[in-house]
Amino acid sequence: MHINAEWYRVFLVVSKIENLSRSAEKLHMTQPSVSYIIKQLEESLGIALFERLSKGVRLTQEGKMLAEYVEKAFQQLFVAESQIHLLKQYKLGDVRIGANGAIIKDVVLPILDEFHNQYPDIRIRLLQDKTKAIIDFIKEGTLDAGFVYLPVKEPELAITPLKEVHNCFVVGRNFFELSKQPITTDRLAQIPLLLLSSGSTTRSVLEGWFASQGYSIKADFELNSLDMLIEFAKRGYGAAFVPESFIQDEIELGKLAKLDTLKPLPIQTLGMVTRNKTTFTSDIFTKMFLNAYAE
Amino acid sequence: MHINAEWYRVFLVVSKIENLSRSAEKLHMTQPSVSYIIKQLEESLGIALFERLSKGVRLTQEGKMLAEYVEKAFQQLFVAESQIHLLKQYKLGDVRIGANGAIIKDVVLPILDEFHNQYPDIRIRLLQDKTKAIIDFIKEGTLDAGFVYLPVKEPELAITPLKEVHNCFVVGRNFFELSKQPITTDRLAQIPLLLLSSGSTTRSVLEGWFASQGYSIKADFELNSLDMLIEFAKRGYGAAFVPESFIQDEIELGKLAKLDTLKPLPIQTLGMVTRNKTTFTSDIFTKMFLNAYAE
DNA sequence: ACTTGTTATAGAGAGGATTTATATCAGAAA
DNA sequence: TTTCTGATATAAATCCTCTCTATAACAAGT
Repeated sequence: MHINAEWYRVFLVVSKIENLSRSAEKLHMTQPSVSYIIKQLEESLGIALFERLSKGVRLTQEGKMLAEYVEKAFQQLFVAESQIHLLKQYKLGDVRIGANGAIIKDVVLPILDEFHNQYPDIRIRLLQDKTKAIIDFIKEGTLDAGFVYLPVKEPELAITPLKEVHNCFVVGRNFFELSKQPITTDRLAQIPLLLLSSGSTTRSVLEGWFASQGYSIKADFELNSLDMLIEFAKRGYGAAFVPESFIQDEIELGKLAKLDTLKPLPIQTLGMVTRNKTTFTSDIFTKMFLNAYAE
Repeated sequence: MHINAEWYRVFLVVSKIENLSRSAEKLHMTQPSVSYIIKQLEESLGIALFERLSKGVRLTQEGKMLAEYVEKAFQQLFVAESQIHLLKQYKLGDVRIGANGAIIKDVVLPILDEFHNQYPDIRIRLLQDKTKAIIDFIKEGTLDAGFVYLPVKEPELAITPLKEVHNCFVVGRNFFELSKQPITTDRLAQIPLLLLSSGSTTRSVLEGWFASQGYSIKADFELNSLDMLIEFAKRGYGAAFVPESFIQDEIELGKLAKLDTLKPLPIQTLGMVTRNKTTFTSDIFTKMFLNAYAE
């Protein structure tokens, strides 16, 4: 006969109480049921687990040994169920997110703060990497959500546009003259350009914009952080291509000036990428983003 | 809905194989059963344990966590069942026995040797103590079997007479004269007596024997081991009351002589005491004794 | 002897687990 | 596209195990 793991639950109670009738009460069953289960367990194991006394039962040596193991086993199950309970109360768990570049500061951090305030027990892990790598991690389940520039064409992933990012060219004081009136693409191509490293989404979008007008550009300065681009622009090395939100302060302080282009610059859309099936914890995280950026 | 521990067994297999159909085969059930069980478990826990993919299922984060605990839990149960299996093959277990005094050497040791040869993996624990203490230990289940002088009046214990122990008085060379012909009780009472400490069964049996004939004896030497009694007798201090089997050698060597009493000396019966319900391992031990001493 | 508290057994019944059959779905292949 | 394959999900009937009620059996204390 096959052992039913549920019998051990009954056995464990009886082993503590050493009285079938009272165990039955505790288990919300009748005494014959308990008697029957213990009997089955004993027969299946081929060994006596209890002595039957006139005033209850008593564990045999072998029963004692078994009880120790069974106790540990159910303790594991108990802990597991407790953990899941915590998880459901958002008192446990982690969210693993990925973002590329400077998007984090502008879009992710504010919501992250809100999330962390609301669910302080949930651990947050943030990975900064290329769009490609982030997408792959999400596909294999290593990351729960990614924040990248669209378009991303992955049919198996859920992609939600969050926010439009307007880019612009900014220059330092020595080029302020150029900001007085709209600039042609031709004139722009003659200025030294400060761009993100090739391979970045922003870079290729800009290259596409020039190419559609018959220009093939090369970067005079090729850097891999927005902060660096802005720093070089301020010092007058040329025009940096950066998100508008990043240089509001510097423009107001008069350290940088924005160049109006005759032909509108490309607008990038920032999106959140998740798997269609997400983990319990990551669900509430992504929901918070969707609420924050819902029109 | 209440969680059935048996579901976890199914969950564990599925968590390893990540394919319901193949898990079903391994579990000797059908795919819908497995699907149903997993669904119930997920509903009971209120959390998704697997993602359903087109080519199987995949553990969620939460499922992974659960699987780790469940794995440990069933490992415990597996070990427990293995142990019991060993026990049943007499490859594991222990027998705890008690005996008082010198009985051990004569009666217990030979069978103990045989037992140990046959079941070398079973641990033997031997306690030497007073009859009273041994009986109490057996009643509370701390000892499996006891070897003591009968009668023992304990209705809840199983008492089996094993062997009759014939006692006799022995004397050293200076008293050899007395061994030529049967001795009267009167004469015996005049010789210095070497007896076991009062409180021992043997001692009280002898006191009873004298008392029934109107004598109240006192020991001239009161020792608590048979070896000592015999040693003192050999040196001529008086007559020692000891089991016949203990002085065969010395009589043949002419160092001791046995006194024939006119009135026959009391014969003590050595018995084995066990609880009516015994442990699995101790059963085969006591059976060996019963076989060895069966008429 | 009677009462009390216990486990064991028998038999009926209920309900959950299992199966069969089928639907559904996602990918891969034609 | 359409079809085919390999997977899970669902529905409904069946089966079987567990559970209950009722009662027996038993030991211990009154």
